[in-house]
Amino acid sequence: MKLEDLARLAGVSKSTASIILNGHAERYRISEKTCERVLELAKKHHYVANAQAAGLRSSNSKLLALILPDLLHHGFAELSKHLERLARKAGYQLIISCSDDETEMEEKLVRTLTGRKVEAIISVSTVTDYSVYYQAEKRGIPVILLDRFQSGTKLDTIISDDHQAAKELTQTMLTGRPGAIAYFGGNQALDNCRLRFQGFSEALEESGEAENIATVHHLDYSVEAGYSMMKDYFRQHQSLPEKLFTGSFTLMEGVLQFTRKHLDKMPEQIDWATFGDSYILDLLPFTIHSARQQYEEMAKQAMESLDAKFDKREYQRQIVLSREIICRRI
Amino acid sequence: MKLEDLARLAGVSKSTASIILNGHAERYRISEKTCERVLELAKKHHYVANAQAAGLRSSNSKLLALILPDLLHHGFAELSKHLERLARKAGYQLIISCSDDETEMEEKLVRTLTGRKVEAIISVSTVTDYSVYYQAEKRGIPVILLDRFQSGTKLDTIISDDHQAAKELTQTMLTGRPGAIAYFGGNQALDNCRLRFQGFSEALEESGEAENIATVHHLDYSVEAGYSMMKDYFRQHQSLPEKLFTGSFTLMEGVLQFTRKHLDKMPEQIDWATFGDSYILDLLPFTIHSARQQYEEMAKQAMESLDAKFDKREYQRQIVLSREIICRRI
DNA sequence: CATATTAGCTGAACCGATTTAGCTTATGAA
DNA sequence: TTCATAAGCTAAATCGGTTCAGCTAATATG
Repeated sequence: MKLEDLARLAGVSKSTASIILNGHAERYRISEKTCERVLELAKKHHYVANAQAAGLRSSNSKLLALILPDLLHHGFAELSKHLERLARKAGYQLIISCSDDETEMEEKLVRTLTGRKVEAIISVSTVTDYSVYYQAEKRGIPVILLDRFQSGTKLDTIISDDHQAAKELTQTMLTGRPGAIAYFGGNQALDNCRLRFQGFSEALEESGEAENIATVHHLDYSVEAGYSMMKDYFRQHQSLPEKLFTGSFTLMEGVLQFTRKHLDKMPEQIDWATFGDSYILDLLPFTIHSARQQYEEMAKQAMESLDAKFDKREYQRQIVLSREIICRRI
Repeated sequence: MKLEDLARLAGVSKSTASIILNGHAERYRISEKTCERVLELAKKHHYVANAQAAGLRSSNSKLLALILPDLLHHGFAELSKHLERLARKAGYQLIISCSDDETEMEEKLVRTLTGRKVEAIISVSTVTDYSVYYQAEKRGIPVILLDRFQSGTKLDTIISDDHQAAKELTQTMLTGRPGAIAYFGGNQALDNCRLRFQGFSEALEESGEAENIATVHHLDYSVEAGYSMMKDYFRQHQSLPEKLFTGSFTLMEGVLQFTRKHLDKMPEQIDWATFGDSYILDLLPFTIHSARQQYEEMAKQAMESLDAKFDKREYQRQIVLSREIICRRI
């Protein structure tokens, strides 16, 4: 059923019907009677406006786009959930697309989404060259980068404070009794890896426990790296460290794989701190503290940035959120 | 940049430009030269067609919709990931919306999505009355229900075989050495809960170990229920069962919360079987078998059902997938 | 009674593409 | 030379709404 059919049934013009259905009746002085008649018929026939036609004419789409490297990552799923909810409450739908961490795919997605006239693109981006995003902004589509970005970008960004979080996380880990400390981190060429290590080091120096460092190991943020770093440590020391800092959730998984395979049980007195979080850490039978991104807050800020952009209130928002430190000492 | 501008620049008509950009040049005998000129200019100016306009005219949208109760659920996130990828490879984008398990929200979503002219709705549905989905189908939008549905529906469905999976999962659990068996399940008024228990019972009877059942407890599939059922068991027996069957992942979580709080360590010789799966189970320091839905296969079948519907090849597809049983004996 | 104002509604343009019948011009055949 | 055919392209209708200037009839005002 099209607007025209509905209008005919109600004995009014397309214009009148449209005006009523969009709630502009007052402004156009449409009489109560006519309104009721139209609305009732619309309900009766389950009339729903064609969003393509409406959007084309009034140049909106009520669509937002979210680009993620991978929807399966627990954190990104959480982010999606919150963004979707906020979008929905605000009358938008969310197109979620994955780049699979591939630059070309991401660029293709941005172009396609631009053509779809999404009203904003929110992206956990993998690219190093933002020109495709600048293109989008030039065409009037606001862009917000979450979680990561190349320094110097002119786009809106929202990230979490790695340095501060690493420091606090380390401090939490140190509140237990002293002992050998191991640090397993990622590629030091990357900003976030470096920041995490800096935070860790700072906390150690300030606490005066720097001499307890047994190992500092930088590899990369893969499960395999975690496994191999723990293997090395074990070969060297014939035991686990009393305190362990893993720079990512994946590293933690690697370490767990190793201990599951080679250890009878995890020592309960271990103080383990890791970046990345999951409710599952609450269930592990030993102490593991974590630093989690505040994805809900991130989603909220993203929507606020959008509001600001829609109203052209602010030129650029660069937001740094804190991470939540979760202390799980048993 | 609109098609018209591009056409003007290239010195051709809108029609010609459109024909070329859509790859119909051959059919319309547009010369090589003209094609090249148009395509080059399009690339140079990063021309992207307005999908609303194109879709309106040619009545397509290249949009698929996915409705989920909750995006955070690990299984649904996995399903989304696979569906998104398949959709993307087939030239579609995916609108993901959550119903938050609320009937009204789900119905509202279906209506909105209908108006958006999505080309299909794939739904993990919470409603008991499918009329809003039937409405959608009447308007030419195919619907596929995943994971759950009320019996008697005329919609396409894809689910997993709970009965068979429970049976196999129980058999896996029984391969260890005999001992006290506990079953923690959900509300027996629900089909899936009943089916799981039936499968469990059948396996026990066939194996002749039915007399080892220490407890059968039906409550509901909540974390709290898991906690409380294990608490009861522990109070009664002062120990854990040798074999434990939990009917859902959430129940498993509840049990883990209890053991983490009240037990020194999880006995390694426990044979635990649970519905629901996560990579995290690979990391737990004891044996926990699981039955996981084949979400990737589910996504694949869903897309195939869509193909069939688009071609009007089949009237109705009702698919039952097996669950994958993962044996994790340490 | 004439004119101004208001209430209530509508016609027609428009959004930006796709689609198809058909118009030129060039080429070939008779 | 003349007509048929083919090559290459375009004009105009169309999709289904929104938007706004403006029309008509009714009421108010002087």
